[in-house]
Order: sequence, then structure tokens, then C-alpha cells
Amino acid sequence: MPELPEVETIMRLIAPEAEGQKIEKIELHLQRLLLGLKPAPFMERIKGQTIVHVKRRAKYIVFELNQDCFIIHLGMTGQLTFSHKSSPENPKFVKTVTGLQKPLGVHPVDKHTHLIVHLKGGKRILFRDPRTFGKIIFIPGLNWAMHPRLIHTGPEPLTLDIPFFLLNTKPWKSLRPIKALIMDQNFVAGVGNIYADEALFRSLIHPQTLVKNIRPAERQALLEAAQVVLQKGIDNNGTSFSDYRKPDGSLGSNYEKLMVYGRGGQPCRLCKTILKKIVVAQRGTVFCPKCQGLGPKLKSNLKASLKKAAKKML
DNA sequence: AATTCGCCCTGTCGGC
DNA sequence: TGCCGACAGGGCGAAT
Repeated sequence: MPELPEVETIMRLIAPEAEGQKIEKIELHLQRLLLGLKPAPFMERIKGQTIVHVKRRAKYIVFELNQDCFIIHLGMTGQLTFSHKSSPENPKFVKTVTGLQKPLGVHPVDKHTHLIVHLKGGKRILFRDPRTFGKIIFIPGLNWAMHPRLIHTGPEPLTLDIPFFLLNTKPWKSLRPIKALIMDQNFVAGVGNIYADEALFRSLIHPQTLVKNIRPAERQALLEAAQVVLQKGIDNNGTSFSDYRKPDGSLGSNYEKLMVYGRGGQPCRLCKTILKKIVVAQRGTVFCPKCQGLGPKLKSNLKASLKKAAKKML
């Protein structure tokens, strides 16, 4: 599922292509994905406006036009790709290890392509989403930050002043499992299932630990770990474990670097213990029972050696 | 008030 | 081989 690093990667690659471009035409093929305005007036109002800025906020991609804006959420399987007329979407399909046919480049327009933004010279932005959990939200004017979807969203984790943020201790008194808090978009923005598991592993915290039992030093460690795994995700252009693609259709390379997500039943990269998969906060959760052991506190020297090894490896 | 649950949806996969 | 149920899960609104 596209989380902060995936959405950031998409934004960074779409922005230089789209900014300054006039929208010549909009095709909307699945109307229920559009919120904020009926399809006909939406297309009428957007047409002719210029894309001034493309930004990211939480897991949303923000298209600021000269009058209005719209934001796109990729849901679970959303893909935002960019197609030049001169190099149309690549129709070549290759067989993956599981035997599935996947396109090599930009996915051709098909029944899952729900929105096409036509720019000058035949350039197009394609929004494709097989599971249709994504959303296109029209917002009149440019004050998208005050939209109900975003107004309560927590701070951006990568530009977060952690010590200052930690002064607010209210969220830390919760009885929820820590994984639920770190994935809560109103607490901190952009962390989803993949990077939550990775951040918890990196800070050696068991995902089911009750928030109120997380000590201050661990709170800080968790947020720092989140920053590291998110930044690494961006550096590797995102995690392609199923549907995520870069705007040119290519894969991100972060999947093979993950420590726990998607690795249930496999040995921990640090201690070789078999990673466990459980359900926490209604989400599949992978963790290392030893490195993130709850029960009797790990001996401090073991913890120190794990941390040392983690530092070296991660 | 805080937290959990049910729902939306469809491609993929495991079991029989 | 083929069918079918289970599963994946972000975020919202309902229920507890």
C-alpha cells in the first residue's frame, strides 16, 4: 500500500512533468472515486486550469491549480503514472516469479484506469486503482490544508521536531497497542502498515505493547526509527511488494531491504529467530519475538548488542 | 471520550 | 484442473 515514501516518490517524479502545464481535458471513468463535486461540474471547472504545484501531505498527493485544487489518495492499490505521447505506455508484459503477467513500464490504460488528466502535447497523468479504495477529492480554492480530510492530520514525521512533539504526553496515556498509535494519521502523518512494522522493529518495541507502558526514551527511539525507515523508503523509491509503481511504471527497491514486513516465517535478519505474524489493530503484523520480546525484559547486554548490530546493518 | 468494528472492493492464492 | 472461500487493508462512520 502506498505510504509516505511511495507517495513522496510519486510526487517528486510527477511534479517536474506536471507543474506549469495546462489541463486540456479530464476523463473520469469511475465516478464514485470523486468526492467534493459532481463529475460534470468537476471536469468543467478543472478544464483549462494550470497545475501550479504538486505537493504531498500525509498520504495525499495535492494538485494545486491556479484557482482550485484536488487531492488524490491512492488507497491500497492506486498507481499514478505519467505517459508521454512520444513514449506511450509500454505494452510489454513480463512474467513474475509467481507466474503473473506484469507490465514492464507504465501500465496500459485498462478497466482499472479511472482518471486521465490530459496535458499539452499528449502528456497524460493516469490514475489506476484495481481495488478502488483510492479517492479523488475536489477542493474549491487553494486552502486544502483546512479540508476535513486533512485538518486533523498529524505532523509530517520527517520534518518533525521530536523533543517538542513529545512534550504533548496526552497521546501517550492511551491503552491502545503502540502499533495503532504510530499508524494513526491524526498522531503522525504517513505511516502505514509497512513502515509501522519496520519502525517498531528498528526500535525493538513489541507491536502489542500498550502505549501507556512505552517509556519516554522508547517514545523518542520509535519516532527516530520511523524517520529512518521512512527516509530509507524514499531513498529506495518506495516499497513495491504488490501494486506500487513509480510514475514511469518501474519498481521501487525498498521491499528487499525490509527487516520484517512481508517476512513472516522467515529468520530475523539480526538474530535468526523465526519472525512471527499476528494481527494487531486489525492489521497483519510481523515482528521478531526475540528482538522485540515483550515478556521478561531482555538482558541489557543483549539489547545493547542487538542495537549495535542493528546500527551496523540498517 | 476513546476505541473497536464493519464496510467498501477485486486480484490472488491455498485448499479440496 | 477448477471452483470457492479467505485474505489483503486505508480510512470513514457506526457501534460499543
